Amino acid sequence: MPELPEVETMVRGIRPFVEGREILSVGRCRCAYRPILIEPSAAAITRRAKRCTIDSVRRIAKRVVLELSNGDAFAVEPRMTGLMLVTDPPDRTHLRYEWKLGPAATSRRNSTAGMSLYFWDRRGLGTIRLYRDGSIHQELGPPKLGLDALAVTAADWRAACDKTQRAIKVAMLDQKFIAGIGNLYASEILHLAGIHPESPARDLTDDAIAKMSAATTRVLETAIKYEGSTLGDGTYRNALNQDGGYQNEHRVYAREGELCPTCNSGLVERFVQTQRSTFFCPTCQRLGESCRVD
DNA sequence: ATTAATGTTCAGAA
DNA sequence: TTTCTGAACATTAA
Repeated sequence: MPELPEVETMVRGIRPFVEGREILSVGRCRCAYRPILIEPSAAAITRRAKRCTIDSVRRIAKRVVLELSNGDAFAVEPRMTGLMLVTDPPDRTHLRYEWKLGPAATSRRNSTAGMSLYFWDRRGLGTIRLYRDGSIHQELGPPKLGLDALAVTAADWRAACDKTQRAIKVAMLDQKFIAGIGNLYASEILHLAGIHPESPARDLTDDAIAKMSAATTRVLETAIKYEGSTLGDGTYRNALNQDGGYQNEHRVYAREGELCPTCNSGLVERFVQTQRSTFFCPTCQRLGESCRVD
């Protein structure tokens, strides 16, 4: 399920293929299922995007952004099962959207031939939006979205935590709190930082926050290096439809009952917080230990 | 053959 | 105001 590392992997994967190419046409695909949410209308998007060049590909939180030469920008939100692919998709029935691109202007990969960029989404919860004329920066920036998890300092974490008394794991999933962390990486980060997921955010000590800040950077950057997590039942894959490798490095996520790799004594436990699975080690992550008492 | 579980975001309720 | 719940969806495991 695409969180920050998976989306970053998508961005890095498609970038060398699509940057600098002209958009010949765009549109939804013939698909066996209900169309995904596309705004504004598919026709309006086609009208504006056709014959633009894709100037750059970047990531905003959990969205893949294609910046166009006319100032507009596509924002693709994969949600649960969406993939951005530069190879043939796994099937046509879940193929939702296609960008047909012309030959590359420079001596990049596949420079002489045209190609397609695809959005493939099994469950169909993903969205595609076209933001006009630079408006993406207002729509997908503070205060509508928190600071990016790879750009925050310990001081930013402190400021965010001081604003809420929610459990830290719950707050981390709020994209207005810090942007980019999802259910899987929240458990991994808190385990590496030695913080109990139910610790009230506001009560965390400065020391705990420093650890959490460092753990966030380490977990997310390592996950990017491994090209994200492909779970057993998940469908996440990179731009070439290949599996990621970080699932083999998970310390607690989906490892209920296994021996904790940090302390080698606790057994990983699972419980539910606001309807989502949380995994943690009761020995390394003790409630109260990372909290201020006063 | 149903049913639960999966995780992201948003609208709406508490 | 802040926090939480249910719905959207397809697929698989139980």
